[in-house]
Amino acid sequence: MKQKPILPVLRELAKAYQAFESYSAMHVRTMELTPPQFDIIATLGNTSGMPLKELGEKSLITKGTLTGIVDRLTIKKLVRRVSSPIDGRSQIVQLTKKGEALFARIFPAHLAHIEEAFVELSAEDLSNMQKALSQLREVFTKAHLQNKASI
Amino acid sequence: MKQKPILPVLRELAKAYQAFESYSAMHVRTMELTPPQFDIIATLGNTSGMPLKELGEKSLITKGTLTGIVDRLTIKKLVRRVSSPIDGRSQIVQLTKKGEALFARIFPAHLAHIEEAFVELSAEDLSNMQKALSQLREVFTKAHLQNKASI
DNA sequence: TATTGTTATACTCTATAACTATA
DNA sequence: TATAGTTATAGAGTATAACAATA
Repeated sequence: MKQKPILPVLRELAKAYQAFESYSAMHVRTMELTPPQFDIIATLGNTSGMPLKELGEKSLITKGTLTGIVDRLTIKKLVRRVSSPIDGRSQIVQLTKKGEALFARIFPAHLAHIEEAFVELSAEDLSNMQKALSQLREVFTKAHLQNKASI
Repeated sequence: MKQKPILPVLRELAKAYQAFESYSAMHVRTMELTPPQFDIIATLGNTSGMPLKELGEKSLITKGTLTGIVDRLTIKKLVRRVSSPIDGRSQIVQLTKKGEALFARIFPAHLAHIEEAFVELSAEDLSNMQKALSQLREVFTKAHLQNKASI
């Protein structure tokens, strides 16, 4: 029972993502940011900041690692830490003025850079892609949760 | 002119890939391999070996990094280096007996582990996904090449 | 006791560039 | 001169676990 061509789908997923990553990373590095650092800036953009815990959940980065990334962004004066007024254990991370300015400058540029690549696709193409991808994600998410639950 | 919903597609791509990666990495780590190490084993599996150069092209890992990864796999006695008989500069990397045994043991298990996640998808779903993904990859690959060419 | 975040450790990967030995 | 691979360097991310402060 090995009719379903799953492997080609996985290969395509990996290749599509790597192509995106490499295209995106090239542009991100011109901003003197690493991809994880760019993720954090993008997550914090247009918000008033959020606890490190929440930032970790949104970016899928574990707390120990995140402390290091936030440290490096703090050194660059792009984010700051503020103690939470409600919870003494919690640190809220937010963009500084400089971080906001960077976000405002690079995020549209980053998007425009990526949009360039999409000019030839129709709205329908995009909608099909979105459907296929969300279906794919669901498959893994469900399976992952099941595995975790069965430990 | 910002009608096309590109951002959702990108988000879905990233999430789908991360879900896959995290699902896959969980299983890979039970084999005492890192994801890049698993990639190399999987690339070498069912071949008689290949030059480091070719291995780097297939796995998208640059030569300096690859030397380190192959070193670690050599220490684990999973791969070996053999000087090329044709080109004195070239080192051919191939699986050892132990590496072949590992590949034979883990690769089907890894696939089975992933296939579990796909039981509910039809062949048509898979075919649609594959099309959408290859289209997506092409978009980035083309754009990337254009950018490189324009440097 | 549980949770938030930091610190510490040790390792892997990464980019980059200089270097060697062959071609 | 160009290419294959190694070595060197420095940094960045990762997993993991112990820890402090607070809830």
